[in-house]
Amino acid sequence: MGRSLCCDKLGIKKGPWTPEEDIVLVSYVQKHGPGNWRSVPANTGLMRCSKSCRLRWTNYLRPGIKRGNFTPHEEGLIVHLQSMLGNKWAAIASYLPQRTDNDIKNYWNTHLKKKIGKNQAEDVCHELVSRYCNTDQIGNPDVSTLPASNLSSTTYASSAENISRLLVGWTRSSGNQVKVDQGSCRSVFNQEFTTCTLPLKEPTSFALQESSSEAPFPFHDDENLRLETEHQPLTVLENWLLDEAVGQVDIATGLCLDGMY
DNA sequence: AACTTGCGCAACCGCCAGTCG
DNA sequence: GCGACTGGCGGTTGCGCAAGT
Repeated sequence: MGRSLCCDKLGIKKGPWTPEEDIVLVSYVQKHGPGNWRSVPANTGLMRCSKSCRLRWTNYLRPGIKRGNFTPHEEGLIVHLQSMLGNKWAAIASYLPQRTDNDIKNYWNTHLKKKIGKNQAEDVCHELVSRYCNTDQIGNPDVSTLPASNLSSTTYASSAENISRLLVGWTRSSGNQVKVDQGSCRSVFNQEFTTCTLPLKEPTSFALQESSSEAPFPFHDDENLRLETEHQPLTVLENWLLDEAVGQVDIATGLCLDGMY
C-alpha cells in the first residue's frame, strides 16, 4: 500500500467550495501570497487538504481569470496549440494567461473535440501554424510570434520555454505550395495541382487584402509547407471556416478577427 | 408538471518530478 | 542514495442545470 493521500484524512471536506471558504482562502492568500499550501489549512482552519486549496485558488479564485465563452480567436489558438503540443494543457494555458488549464481542458473535451475530428484538427492546425508563426532561417516556427502575452510569472515563462523547445522539432518539408483564390482554392502537391472549391457564402467577409485574386498567404512559391499529401487541407480549412461559424478570418494570418473588422 | 437525458464544469484522483533532510 | 513530502499536471468523475419528451 502506498502512503495515504492528504485528502483521505478524517475530517477533510470534499465537494464544492462555499463562498465562506472562498473568502477565507482569498484572505489568506492575499495576506501571505500563493504557495506553501501545506500551511493553508492549518493556518486558516479550512477543512480542506492543501491540494484542494491550491486547485481552488489556481482554477477559480486567482485574479485575472477570464470566465465565460471562448472567443473564436481563443478557440483557434487552442486547436492550433493542441495539435502541436498534444494535451499539454498547462503549456497551452501559458498562451492564454486569462484561462486556466482546467478551463481549456474542459473546453477542449466538451466542445472542440466534438467539433473537430482528430485528423481534421491536426490538419486545420497545420494550416493555422503556417499562418500564426513566422519562421526562422531553417523554417521552424518562431514561437515568439505567437500571441503569448503576460509571460512574466515564472510558471508561465517556464512553460513557454518548454513550448519553444517542443516546437524545434516541428519543421517544414519541401515541395508543397498552396494558393488561394477568392471563392476557390487550389493546392499544389509536388507539382500536382489539386483544386477544391471553397464555396464561401460571403467571400467578401474575409479579409482578402486589396483586390488581388490571390490571397496574401504568408508563404510563397519559394517557401515550403508541410502538408499531408493524402489530405485536402483546404477542404479542411473550408470546413473550419463554414462549420465553426468563424465570422471573419484574416487569410493572411489565419487569425480569427472576432469582430475586429 | 413530471420525468429523462445530455451537457458543462468544478473538483477529485493518481501519477510524476523536484526538493529536502 | 534514499525516502518522505510537496506541488504540478492530465485524466476522470459526478453534480447541477437546462433542454427535451
